[in-house]
Amino acid sequence: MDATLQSVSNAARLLKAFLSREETLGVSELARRLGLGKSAVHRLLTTLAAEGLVARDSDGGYRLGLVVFELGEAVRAHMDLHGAAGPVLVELREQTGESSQVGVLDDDAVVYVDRLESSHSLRLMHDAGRRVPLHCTSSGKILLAELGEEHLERILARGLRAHTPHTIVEPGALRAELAAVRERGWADAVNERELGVASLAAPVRGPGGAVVAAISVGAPITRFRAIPRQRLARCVVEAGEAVSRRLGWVPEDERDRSRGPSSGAGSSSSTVRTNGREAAHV
Amino acid sequence: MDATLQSVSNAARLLKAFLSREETLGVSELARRLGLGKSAVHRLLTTLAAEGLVARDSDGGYRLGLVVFELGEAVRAHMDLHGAAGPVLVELREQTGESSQVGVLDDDAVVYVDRLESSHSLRLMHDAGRRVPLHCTSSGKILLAELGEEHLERILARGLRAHTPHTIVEPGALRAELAAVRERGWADAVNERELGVASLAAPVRGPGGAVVAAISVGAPITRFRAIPRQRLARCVVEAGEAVSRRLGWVPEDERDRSRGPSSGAGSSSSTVRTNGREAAHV
DNA sequence: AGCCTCGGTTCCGGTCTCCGGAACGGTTGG
DNA sequence: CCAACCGTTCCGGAGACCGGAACCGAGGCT
Repeated sequence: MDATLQSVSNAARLLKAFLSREETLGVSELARRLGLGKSAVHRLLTTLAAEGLVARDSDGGYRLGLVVFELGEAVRAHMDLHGAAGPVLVELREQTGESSQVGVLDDDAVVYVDRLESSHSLRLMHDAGRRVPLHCTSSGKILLAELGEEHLERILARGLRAHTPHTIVEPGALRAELAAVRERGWADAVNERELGVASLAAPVRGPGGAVVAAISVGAPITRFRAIPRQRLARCVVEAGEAVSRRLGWVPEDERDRSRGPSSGAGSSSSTVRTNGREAAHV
Repeated sequence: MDATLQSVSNAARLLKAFLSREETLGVSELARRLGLGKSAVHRLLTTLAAEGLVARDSDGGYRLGLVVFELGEAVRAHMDLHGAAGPVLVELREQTGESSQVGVLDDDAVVYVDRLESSHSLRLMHDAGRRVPLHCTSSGKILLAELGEEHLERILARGLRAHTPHTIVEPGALRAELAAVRERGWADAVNERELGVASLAAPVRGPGGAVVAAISVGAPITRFRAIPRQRLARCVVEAGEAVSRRLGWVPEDERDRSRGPSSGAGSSSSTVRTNGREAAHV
């Protein structure tokens, strides 16, 4: 059942060690983190290097190789969501002046598939591809709110880590919060993942009406408080609906006649390509 | 010496099978392409799926997982080149109206790390992360021209595949072409990789003065011919110098006094982060 | 200078992993 | 209704793969 290849699993964990965004890692450091012998790590690295998945750095360390970049771009190429969200994110940042992003559910986290940095941002960093928890982010709450009971149960069973004193850690409290989120159609999170940052998110729906992603705006609390909550919520919700429409979703208003050609560059497929392990729920 | 882990190598080749840009692949199909048994492929897939590197599609096939996307973004985050080239690519496309891209050398190919589609383009496709041959593209010629003799020899030894009747396949002819490229500071390729498309490229230099990438403009031949060759070459060469400067390169004109702070957002590191297996040549 | 530490690389033996082949349901299409 | 193809599971034997230890080179501290 869990027939899993040990060395392949080790290789995958090795690659994921670079998700810490460290530029290079050495053999001993990796051996320590993976709990493997140096020789095993060395073999893994030489094998992966031969395939181009890692590359040696000039200083003797190892880094991710360009093939990994290629593979990442191959994933992006199949994400309808990415194409649909781009222009909407630009608009959303213009309206709010803050960072905006789109995230999908993957396993027990939300992964930002696209992101635009705030105009206030000191330095523009390519921050897409980040993975953040579900229970303490606005995007995560949106995705959790539409999850099936059994899946939610699984998440709760793993425990809710308290990232700050304001993180919701009580399963009951989280359920109540999710019910409220479902009710009002948007979610927020203030000080829950990191002190000083806040965000507000709304759902993105695929053609079938299922929630396939969340779109959100995040900012330092001081600037976040400066925007009237209702106005911000309307902006984000409308942005979510805009992305949904570009994905081929039709709102409940036109459920009668044959549909005219819809607006944007939406795909004609009936299932949304979100490419998530868990995003394909019905 | 070549101590390589078989199953890890198989896993890597499996992942790279998705570089064909097919959305999903099945067990049998992969087994056929990799020359492995179905059970072995199945085991590889379940292992990779457990790590999030692949995900099951709703129709039973497998696709790349979001972790791959995350890893790709982690690579991009460390590419100074990406940040430095962005604005220059925008400008270059404005000047020429055609697709422009930046590529680096990896093994025996050039990988486009960033790309802007022509404004004429019918559909905007995310085409970054593509890998193209060296000997029949303008970018490839730029990178080949600065290569050490022994590395060039290795490339030639693998043989030059004729993608079209116009592809340069004679080692001698290629050497002459590369000498001409070095001489005039830019390269072009017309009908050499694919009939009907042409491109022109110029070098991008790191702080040390070594060529670390190539910047190029490509277009259908009819539109390509409409632009005066000298004007196009100047545009591309100047774009290459602009990127180089943003990377911290200082042209030969100020080699005397202590340098004032340079223009853009260039890194202060003395070695360029191109993240290529072969790009770190001295 | 000399020693000591820490990094990457290599070698080796024993265990358990991992591959191929074959059989098993489910589904599609003829 | 059978045939073909898919994904999945099971099994046995060959050999791959892990850990430990030794080797080497580079800094750094006394």
